[in-house]
Parts: sequence; structure tokens; C-alpha cells
Amino acid sequence: MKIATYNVNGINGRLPVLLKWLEETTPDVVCLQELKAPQEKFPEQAIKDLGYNAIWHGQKSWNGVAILARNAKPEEIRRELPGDIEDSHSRYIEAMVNGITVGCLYLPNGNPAPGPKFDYKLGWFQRLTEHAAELLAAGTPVVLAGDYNVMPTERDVYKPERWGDDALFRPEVRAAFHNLVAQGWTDAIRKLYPDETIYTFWDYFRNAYGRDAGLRIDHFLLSPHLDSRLIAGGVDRFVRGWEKTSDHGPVWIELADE
DNA sequence: ATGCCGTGGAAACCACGA
Repeated sequence: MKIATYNVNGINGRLPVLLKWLEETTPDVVCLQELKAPQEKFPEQAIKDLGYNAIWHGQKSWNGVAILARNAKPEEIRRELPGDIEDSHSRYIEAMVNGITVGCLYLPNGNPAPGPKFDYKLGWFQRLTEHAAELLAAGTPVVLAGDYNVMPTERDVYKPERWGDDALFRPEVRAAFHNLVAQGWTDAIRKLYPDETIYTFWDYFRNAYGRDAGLRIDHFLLSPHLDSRLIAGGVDRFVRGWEKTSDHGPVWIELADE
């Protein structure tokens, strides 16, 4: 089973790119972030025409997450991260697909740091960590996929010396990511490529993609059951070179059948 | 070193992103 995550940066503006990528790479399950569309403006039919059933949590202008499944139906478990009823951002959706709990997340950016946005990011990270612990305790296979807005190590940044004060790379945020992983999760892409430079995001300007000035911020965390089923993965970075493309590239993993 | 680009929404600029 092939599972992908893709921050589309506007699902309607990105629809031709999204559909072309789906047709070419045919992932079984897809986590989307940054829909930037209200609930009723999700392009359900165009996605259904390619054989995908979808659940989504839209929001006007910003955020928004979705889970797609080909020849299967995502059974929704929740559409928000527990722990703060005041949190109005659409940043989390979770479903059971093919016997796996799939959590699709869009962790807050957090800039400028320090400040209220950074505090929100750290709080959201804490809630994610608490929820992740409950998912592990439940004992079912889990994938937590999405845009974590964190570069876990210096290897994941084209120029780490320039990013030390940024909300994506500050020590507190890296510590939060490592603390989460330490519960028993596997960073799937890093496991597959322990020594390579892997990026999932390239800024729109300064020719960042052409210079390969990238960041690795889109991640798959696997529960222990799935760690042993991981057989392949990668970044579809060619999509980043298309016209009218997102600043993120799609990332995917392949899990062996049980 | 920097929103220089890009998206969406409101109202011809602004918020936001990483």
C-alpha cells in the first residue's frame, strides 16, 4: 500500500497539478494539507472521477486537511486534534483506511518566534504528542503524516546556520519533534535514507528549487507495527518543477501487505 | 539576509505562508 502526503497550497488553484500527480503515481491513500478552501468548495467530483473517496475538513482562506483513498473509503475517526476546544484551525483529520489509522496533520508554522504564533505552535505540538501517545497505547497500526513544519536535524536544511532562530528550526521545536518520535515512532523517510539529504519543500523565490535550497518538513511517523512493513519511500520532486505547482513536493511511502 | 512569490478573500490591498 502506497501512502502519500502533499501540502498542496490551495487545492482549487492546484487542482490540475494534483490530478496529474494522482494519475501518474496512483497512491492508495493521500493526506492533503493547506486546502485553503471552505468545506463546500472541495473539488470532490474531480477527485472521485479518478477513483478516490475523500473526507476533508475545510476552512475559508487557510489551513484545511483531507484524506483520500483509492478503491476504499476512509472511515472518519475525528476531524480535530483533541485538547483545545478553542482551537478553530482545520489542521487535523484522522481516519481508518485498510486497517490502518491515518492521521493527517498540518502543524502550525509558528513564525514569528518568539510570539503568540510560536506559542500556538508549541501548544499544538504538545497536544499532538499527547494524542500520539494515546494512539500508540491503543495498539492499532498508525501513520501520522503531514506537514510538521519542523526540520528535525541540520541535515534537513540547506543552510542550517541561517535557520537557527526560525520557528521551523528553533531548539524547542526540534526537541518537540524528537520527544514525539521517542515515544516509539519511526521517521520513515529518514529510516530509508539515513545519510542522504532529502528535501520536501522549496521556496517559490530566489530560484530555490533550481538551486536545491530546500527543507525537509513533511514527514511520516510510523507506529511499531508499521515500521517492519516499510519497504520504500521518496519525494516526487519532479512535481515541484511543474507549472503552477505547490512549494511542497509530494512525499510517499510503500508498506508491505500483511 | 530579505516574503523578492503565490494563494485566497476582500475590495484594489491585505493576511499568511516557511
